[in-house]
Amino acid sequence: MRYEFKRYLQENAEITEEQLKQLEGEIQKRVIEENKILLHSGEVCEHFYYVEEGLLRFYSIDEKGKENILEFAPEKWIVVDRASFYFNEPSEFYIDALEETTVAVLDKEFIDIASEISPQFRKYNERILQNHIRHLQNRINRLIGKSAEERYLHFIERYQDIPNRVPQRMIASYLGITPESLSRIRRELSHN
Amino acid sequence: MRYEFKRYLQENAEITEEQLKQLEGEIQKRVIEENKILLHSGEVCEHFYYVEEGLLRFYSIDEKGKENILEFAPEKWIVVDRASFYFNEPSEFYIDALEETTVAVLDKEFIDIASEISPQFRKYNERILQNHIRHLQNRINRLIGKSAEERYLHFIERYQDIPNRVPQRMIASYLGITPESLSRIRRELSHN
DNA sequence: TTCAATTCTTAACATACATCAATGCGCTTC
DNA sequence: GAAGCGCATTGATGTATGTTAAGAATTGAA
Repeated sequence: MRYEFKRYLQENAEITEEQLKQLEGEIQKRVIEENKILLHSGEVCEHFYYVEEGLLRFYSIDEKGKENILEFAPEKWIVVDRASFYFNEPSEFYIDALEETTVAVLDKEFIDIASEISPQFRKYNERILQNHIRHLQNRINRLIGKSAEERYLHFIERYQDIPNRVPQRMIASYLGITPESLSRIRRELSHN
Repeated sequence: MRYEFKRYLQENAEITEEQLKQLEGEIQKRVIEENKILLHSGEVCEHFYYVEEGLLRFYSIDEKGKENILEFAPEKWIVVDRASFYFNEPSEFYIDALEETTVAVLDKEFIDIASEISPQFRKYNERILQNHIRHLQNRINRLIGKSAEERYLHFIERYQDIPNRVPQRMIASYLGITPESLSRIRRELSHN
């Protein structure tokens, strides 16, 4: 099942066929091979990536070389380092593909034109921004208030398919713990 | 020193004197006494609070009664539970005053009218949204990637005045650790 | 199928952080 | 000035999580 970006736009941003025609040139479709890096730390993030099929990852790498995963982006998600994209600053993050992934690639031009010709798109764009904030806020709340085990249980509840698609060490990274700790947590949970 | 909201708007959102006149009726000024709660969990957050003087706090309370502080808002900051405000959902958070605080209170009406009459305000509003995301994103990155000590050092570096204005247990809460742990971290740092 | 590489698990041990309880300090309030 | 309160500190101890190292399981490529 492919989640076509154009259909997604029609459904979520109420973009008309006609408006789509005007925007068509601004939407690039790309197939990203597994492990390909789309954004390197230090570069300015110039694109939104809408995932039609596959799985992207948004993460940082610290001084010791440890990866810290901020977000997984499966089908129908949009990934972008908004800070870098909006403020034109070098990003401190990476984006790569955990599977072969089909994306729609959007640039500033697209956002500007779409906002111009469609007030609905503008609203849609604000909605996903607000939604993003809600998401980050809740994530912080869990990180400062919940144990690793609780965070893990929440994760598998919320992202049911992700655990089947990524190595467990990446889930550990998302949760902010080591792979060994996650392995122990899982064992203890299975004993009950 | 009082950071007047109107002057702030002129400087940051390029609002003109004339536009201010139109908006004046939508801006409420309030003095909040210390410990007063402005938003309770379960209520819909109907207001933005711009802090002219004083200090607000944005936090949750979990099942065990533990407070988890997501944000301190000193002078010139804006506090709002955007998720609740935008989506009209009951908030899961609280906002209260850690000092007697003078705020400008804004509601949806204000945001709508200001966006209508001033494209600059619209841009300004988007800019603070994007900035908020950058802020949350970096906070998550530190929570999953850094030790409590590193997070503490970052905190006092970034928010130099806050430590003098709030009890240490609240800084501990912001960092996601207990007051006792923070006390020990501070002792060890002072021994070097 | 075999081999190599990666990932997961486990164990032993180390460290970071939490919990509980006691103390003392600085405030307020009477 | 005494009593009470909230807060910070400290110590003893417990628990969660990290580290290191090894082996088992899984995967992928030849």
